[in-house]
Amino acid sequence: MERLKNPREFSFVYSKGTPSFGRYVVVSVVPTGKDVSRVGFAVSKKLGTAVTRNKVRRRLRAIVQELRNQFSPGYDVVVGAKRSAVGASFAELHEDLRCTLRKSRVWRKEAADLTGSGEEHA
RNA sequence: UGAGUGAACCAGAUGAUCGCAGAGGAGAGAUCCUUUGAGGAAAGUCCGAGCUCCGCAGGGCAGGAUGCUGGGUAACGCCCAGUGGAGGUAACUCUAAGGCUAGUGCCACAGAAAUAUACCGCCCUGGAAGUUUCCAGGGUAAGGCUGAAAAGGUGAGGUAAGAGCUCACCAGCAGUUAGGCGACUAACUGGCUAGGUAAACCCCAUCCGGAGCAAGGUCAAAUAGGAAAGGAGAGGCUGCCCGUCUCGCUUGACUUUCGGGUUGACCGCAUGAGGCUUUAGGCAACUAAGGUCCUAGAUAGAUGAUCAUCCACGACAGAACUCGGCUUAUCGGUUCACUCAGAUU
RNA sequence: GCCCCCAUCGUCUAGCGGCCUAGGACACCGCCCUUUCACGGCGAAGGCACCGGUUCAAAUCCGGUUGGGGGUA
Repeated sequence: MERLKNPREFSFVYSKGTPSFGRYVVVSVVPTGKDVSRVGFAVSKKLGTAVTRNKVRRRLRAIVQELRNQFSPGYDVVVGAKRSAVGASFAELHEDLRCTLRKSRVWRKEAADLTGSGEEHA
């Protein structure tokens, strides 16, 4: 999966994108019209020391790797962690990020129908 | 057995599945295989260096740092061994510990007085009043309610009153001798007194140029019209001044050439004052010689998720140019040496 | 990553080692004034980031932590 790398791309997503709020994460999405979607992670220094920040970011990366097929192409996404994400377990983070992504436009509807289980819980 | 002191070490382990980063290999390619992958503090950025650039940099002033002695080290504010002082029954721990006898400043309140003159007081002589007062001259520093601190302390002699004025003990100073490389220690002798503060200015001794890998260097792309090299002459120097050399920098008539800012990639960048071990020297820190090993290297920044078993039930915490230290955080565990108390033999 | 700076009532700030049990302004609270509110007057409460050291004495001087802020492509 492509990553957002430049600080200018981050500020572009923050200013133009539409945010969706979850319990532990904030997801900002902006359409780009390209062939692939790109994801960036934002973990603030307010969350704690380098160890906790690394842990949160790695868990978010692992979850996005699992949900890679659910992303429709042509979007730039920034996943930001809230301060409550420090105490959350991996399963809680997984569920919250999945629900927050479903509220945004990047979620691929037919893929969700393919798995079938996500719609039932919502 | 209990209580304690010091030093060294470990920092969950094993297996399976899906993923991440570097290196090597195979393949036309997609991709696959092998291997490696955070710490004792990686932290704080408090010191010291390597490395790079600033004109390789001489002298002085200013500024800063260190401060018992000897040694170790590339260097240090670090380490080791000792000295003095403080604490502890002890093992042992702590210690910015040069100089107020170079000079200056300060010592609030209180107190007669805060560094030393005076005042109250005590005593002697003379005079006046006339029975305890005053004045003048002189001798004193024992006493004066305070304060953190009051011209060494205690006791005895001595005196008109007193005083290191004299004596004994203690404290402190200077000198001599002996021991030690030295800090210093011990003994003897002497003169009798020197308040505290240098983490106040300062003096003395030693050391220090500045900036920092976002240092610095190489290449490519597109864009815009300037940029670079040589160069008579002039100017100027990284806190300040002076001197010297060279033309490194700025301006610059003129000549020649294509380069500069931004963005990106690469180098710097993982073999180093390296680790482990043996022998030798040294009380030790450490050093020398031999053998052996290669052990993270990213650039939005690599270690995550799930399951199983075991136990002590997992703390503090994540490399970003690299080392040597210091400081701070830390669930617990192991080993060694030593001290004290109790019991038994 | 690197290099710096700062910390005083709720806020903004003064403060020669001793006059400091830390001063001022705004805010908060109580009382007075007013028919009531505002304005005004009086009063009270509320602080030297933390831990050690030097000194007779520390907000101040010296170390170390903690928490903020800034610069740098």
